[in-house]
Amino acid sequence: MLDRNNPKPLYAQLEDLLRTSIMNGEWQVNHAIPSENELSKTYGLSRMTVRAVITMLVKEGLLYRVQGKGTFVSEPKISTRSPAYMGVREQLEQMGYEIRTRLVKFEKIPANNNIASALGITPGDTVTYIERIRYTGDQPISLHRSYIPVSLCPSLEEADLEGEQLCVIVERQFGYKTASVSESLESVPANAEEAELLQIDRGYPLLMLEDVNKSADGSIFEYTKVLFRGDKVKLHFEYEA
Amino acid sequence: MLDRNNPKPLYAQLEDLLRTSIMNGEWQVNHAIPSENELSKTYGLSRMTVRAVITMLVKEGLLYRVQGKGTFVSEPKISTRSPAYMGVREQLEQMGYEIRTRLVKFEKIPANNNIASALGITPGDTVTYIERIRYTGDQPISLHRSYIPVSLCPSLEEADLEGEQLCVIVERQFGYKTASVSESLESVPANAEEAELLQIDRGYPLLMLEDVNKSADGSIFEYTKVLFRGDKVKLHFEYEA
DNA sequence: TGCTATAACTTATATATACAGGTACAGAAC
DNA sequence: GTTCTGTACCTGTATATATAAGTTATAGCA
Repeated sequence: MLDRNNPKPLYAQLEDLLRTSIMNGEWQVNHAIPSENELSKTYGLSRMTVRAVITMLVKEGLLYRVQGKGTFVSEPKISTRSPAYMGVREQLEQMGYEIRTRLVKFEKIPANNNIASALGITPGDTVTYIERIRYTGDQPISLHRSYIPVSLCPSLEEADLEGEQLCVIVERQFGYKTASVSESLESVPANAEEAELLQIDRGYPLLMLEDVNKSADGSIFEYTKVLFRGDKVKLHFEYEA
Repeated sequence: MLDRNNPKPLYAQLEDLLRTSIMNGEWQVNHAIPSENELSKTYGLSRMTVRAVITMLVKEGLLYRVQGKGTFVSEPKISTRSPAYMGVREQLEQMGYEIRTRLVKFEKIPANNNIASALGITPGDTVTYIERIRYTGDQPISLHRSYIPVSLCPSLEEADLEGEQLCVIVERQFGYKTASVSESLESVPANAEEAELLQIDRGYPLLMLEDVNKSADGSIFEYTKVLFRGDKVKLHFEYEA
């Protein structure tokens, strides 16, 4: 259940519990979940804490409240993968059937004009360049090229870049959390280097996704170009008009 | 200030006050707003109530918190073109610098498996097939292939398909208005026919956008495949995390 | 000068409590 | 039978309080 010695705050632990209960279908759609008082008794928390957790899940759209009646499980969203809530990159990472990452390059380089303009820095400023390839099985599906300003993340560690998401590492080490994303998509032919890395022919269609991540204070802390093999990847969007 | 006799709850009143303070620029971007304790003193509310209000504004992205330092005003949001509010097609049509449309085909055909499954009808059912090419100047940029079930739009007129948007015509004639959209994007090589129509080489990268439009009552009234020339088109998204 | 300890602030987490307002239902009153 | 009323339970609003943890400036010591 809940572990008060766990450094993870109780509300976050409860959030996970409720979230999995919803996801696993333990609580039926449009049926009431246990009341705030019941939950607070069950888990030994105050009602306020329970309520705070439920409020978060309500904001996310997983639950809805009806005064005097209770709290209910929402209809499953059409779009869990709505781009309004998740970057295209996260979307793809969730699709993942046993996705494996290989780190190809990790180095500090001076930013060229293109990179500098994307990151809002001066050309020549040092950035950390990270190149990775994603595989499903032994087939490469995408090539990731990330640029992170050294001025914002000076001592970025190479460790775990194959096992952890870059944004997770950046948030943990430097506190930068994505508040807004600017993405662009286009179709480009593979050049020689890309073709070799992705094991396809030169000129083959790639889906290029550019991703600029901003934190709440407006700092641009990551610029990533992802090249997807056109034959392997299809992006999907769902939204209301 | 706050009116305790107002039926509007105090937290909602405070929310409005803070929101206008942010919007009017009374608090500068990336500067700290008064601390939770200050606000609670100023407005005669408990810190918890103030905190609840700030939490909402943080969730909305208007403010961000830094533990130990304070609560700050976020950079103003950029996203007008959030895909949550506008389909990719509309987005591209807005980009338009003197876009011209040429109608290539307009005919009734039986739906194949692919089309039928996208439209939720039976293979063999008749659909209206519309093929158009978009140009900027005399350069083709995209090839549009639309399928509309005859069962929903029996007497669709050919008129004005070069001058008006298809969805506008469908809404006027049959009352179907897009309530939700399902879109997918991938990168594909041009086949011989597409290459000729778009005046490019065979195998050249195209950005394929598939668009399924649903009305509020759940009717799928349009399925469109758009092929964009990879060298001419770049899609852009902006959104909050 | 340079370092550390500390005080004073901030947000983060968690509890206990109170009452208001809406819903549902059983049972009394009509 | 129908309507009213009370009760029990739900979420909604609001307060007071306590402790933890992160940040910053400063006073004071080496």
